[in-house]
Amino acid sequence: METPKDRLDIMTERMRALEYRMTPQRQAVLKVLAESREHPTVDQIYEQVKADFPMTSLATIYKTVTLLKEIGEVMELNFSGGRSRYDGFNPSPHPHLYCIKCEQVTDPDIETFEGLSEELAASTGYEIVGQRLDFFGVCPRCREIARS
Amino acid sequence: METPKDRLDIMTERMRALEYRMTPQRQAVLKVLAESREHPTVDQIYEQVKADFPMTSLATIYKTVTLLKEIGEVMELNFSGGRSRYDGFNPSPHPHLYCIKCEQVTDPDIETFEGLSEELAASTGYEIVGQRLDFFGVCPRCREIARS
DNA sequence: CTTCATGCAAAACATTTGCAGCTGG
DNA sequence: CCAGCTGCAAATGTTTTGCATGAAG
Repeated sequence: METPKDRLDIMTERMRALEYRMTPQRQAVLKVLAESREHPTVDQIYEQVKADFPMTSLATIYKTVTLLKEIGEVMELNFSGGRSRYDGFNPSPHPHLYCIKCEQVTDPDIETFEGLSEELAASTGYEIVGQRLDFFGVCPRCREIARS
Repeated sequence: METPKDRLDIMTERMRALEYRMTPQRQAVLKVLAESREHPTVDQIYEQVKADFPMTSLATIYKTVTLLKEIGEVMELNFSGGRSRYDGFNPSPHPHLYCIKCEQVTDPDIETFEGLSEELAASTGYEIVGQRLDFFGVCPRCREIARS
């Protein structure tokens, strides 16, 4: 299992390899994203980063998160409510369990995709009221356009 | 298979049963939502509604869509990009296929959830770059709070 | 040094809300 | 009638952007 430190090293190395500058602000953001399992909002990242490095602006958090998203080191999760959540610990697609009351996002421990709602309800104590399976890709028309 | 007309009737009847008033604006919104398979944005609904009933404001579209969402006759889909998409034809959870280029949302024709990316790529011509399976529910802590 | 990142404030969006006036039942 | 809608405009909340200054490499 990858540790938070592994993730931080990977992300840092990736930034270096792509020749992005490593500033204290970026280090602080990477650290929060690599260590957090809470799928934080930008605001939550901001609060944590300020603890380490108070002279940081919200705009910088946004810019850094957007950059990391573009290079695939952070995954953005859009739930209802307007604010995006970010996962830097495991930026590859995987199931999420979202609480519609407290908006907590957790990673359920499951492998298969069938009859899962009941299984999840039993193993986590959640009352499951919905689920979501989406695929993201490039449609044939857009692939054609990109080719030309 | 349910037809768009069935859906419109069901939605209309549901509104009546819950004693919501049926205004021309609401009728126009229901019609667009019942007939559209394109998972339209609020703006797209607005444009179509204006064709039928020009004296309609965007705020009314929002209010109607929110109402329908609350009574479960429309499902909201949050993808990245800020604007929500709405499905009034099939408001129950089901897989979606989202194009990250043109933002088109379609309903893939699949039943099982395994090894689907390849199957989908083959059947639709999409280049699949991600997928999403989320569950929505109420966590144990919130269920406890709600109980008291 | 030179280029790129930061911080600030303003702008850009999507969505919600308050309220006076209109209208469906 | 009159409770509940509508439309307008203003407010809200999130994310983005322009630009002068500052720091990384």
